[in-house]
Amino acid sequence: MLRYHKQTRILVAIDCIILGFDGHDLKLLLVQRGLEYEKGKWSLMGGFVQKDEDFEKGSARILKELTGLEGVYMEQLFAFGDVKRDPYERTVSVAYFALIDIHQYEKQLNADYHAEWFPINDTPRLIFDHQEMVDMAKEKLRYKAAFHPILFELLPEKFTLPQLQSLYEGIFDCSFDKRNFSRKLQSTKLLIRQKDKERLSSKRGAYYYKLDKRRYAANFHAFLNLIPNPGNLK
Amino acid sequence: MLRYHKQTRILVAIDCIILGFDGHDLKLLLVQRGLEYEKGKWSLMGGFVQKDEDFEKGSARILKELTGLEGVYMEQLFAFGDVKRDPYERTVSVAYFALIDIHQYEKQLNADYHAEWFPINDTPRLIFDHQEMVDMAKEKLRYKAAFHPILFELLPEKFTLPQLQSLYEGIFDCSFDKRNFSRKLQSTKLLIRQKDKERLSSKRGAYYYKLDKRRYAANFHAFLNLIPNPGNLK
DNA sequence: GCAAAAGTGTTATCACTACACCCATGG
DNA sequence: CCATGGGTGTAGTGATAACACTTTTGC
Repeated sequence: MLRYHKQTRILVAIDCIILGFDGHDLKLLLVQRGLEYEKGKWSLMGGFVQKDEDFEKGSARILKELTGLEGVYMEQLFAFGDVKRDPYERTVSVAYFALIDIHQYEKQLNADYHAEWFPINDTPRLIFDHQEMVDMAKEKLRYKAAFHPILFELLPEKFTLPQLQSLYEGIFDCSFDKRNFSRKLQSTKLLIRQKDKERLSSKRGAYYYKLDKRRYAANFHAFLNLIPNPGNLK
Repeated sequence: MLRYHKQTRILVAIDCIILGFDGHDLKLLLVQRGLEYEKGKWSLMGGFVQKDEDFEKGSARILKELTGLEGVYMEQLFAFGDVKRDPYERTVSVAYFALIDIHQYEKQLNADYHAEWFPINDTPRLIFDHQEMVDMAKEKLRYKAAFHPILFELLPEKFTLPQLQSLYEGIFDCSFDKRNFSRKLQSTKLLIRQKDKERLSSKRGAYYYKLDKRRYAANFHAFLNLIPNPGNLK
């Protein structure tokens, strides 16, 4: 069914920037490439867009193939179209980023891929333009996280305020005043304090919180000033 | 040079959402389609990505073909990949939006295309998913304009504060207090008041302003709270 | 009892909003 | 001289940021 004549048809790939948070650092999930070219080198998890598959289906398939996870937060990042970005054959790539609860992942790893988590600021050399994709994802995540409560996607169901704060501090690479941070996050009304405490990382213990899922859904696109001095972003 | 075997190659198009401001309304430039299918129907200006062309080159080529303009602000909006979005043959489309000074355009229209400006909120029925693209562009423009001084791209070199304000009011579809607006915009230090005035739309005349290009370049990505109550955005 | 992390209140500053009057000019 | 749109200042309010001490408990 080639209806537009004399036009170039091009391979279309999807690459996934899969991010997780281990309680200390933001991590990136990479695989050792299995495709014929550049075999063994580190790359983002990716794949070609199939004949009957749109981008959402494709990105979900690719994520599931590697992690077994479904229903995860994913967002289109950018379409990369440089002519030589894949030196073997021209391929345009639509990059998606996914935010996952890293602990969920560990349970259902697909052993067919050699995959590994790397601290996002200390990754091995990546193939093609994948480093550019990662850099753009970091920037976009920062930008969004400054105004929207998106980082909860990286946390387990129950989490503590100190955990939440170190997540924000890791992403914005600076430290916040814990009183102001606590007040600001509580004022969103998105958090529900639990009765129990997390007692591994301190003697006194820190209260667990859960998301108020109703409010979270309603406020996902709302503007919340979540970090101090957002004017210093770029 | 087909190196990845058994993979589907797909047509890749670029569609341009070309926006201008005529002093009153935000306008969208549409063309009557010349391609074999859906001939005569209104659509965004678009074209296929060529063999040796990346997205930036392609979008610039398409914009220039229609308007004769170069060096215009363009930004990737989103990649659309629905399987059936083009019913004739599967085509993924990378949408770009361009902000142009509408008066420049009028001088160098390409008569080969039947092109016309429409108020962005009152467009004819568009082919394929082009309306979805337009809606997304409107939303993104609003979002960006609330924090970044992007709307100057739509204005001529010299403009007045009342003109600037009606641009913002058009885009955000509400009216602002002119004292607060003026103060806020002046506080960005991006404006340089000229000696002369625009005297067509009022007897007293309104001062012309120019952009301080140095500062503008430096602040293009900076955060400026340009509109009241940005929390009401989504 | 002490070290280590959690939790909590107050104050000063700044940014934002709401609001009303005078100015310049062409007719 | 008056109608039209342009330009400017102030005061009240709310949000933000800076800051230090007390609590808990495992060792």
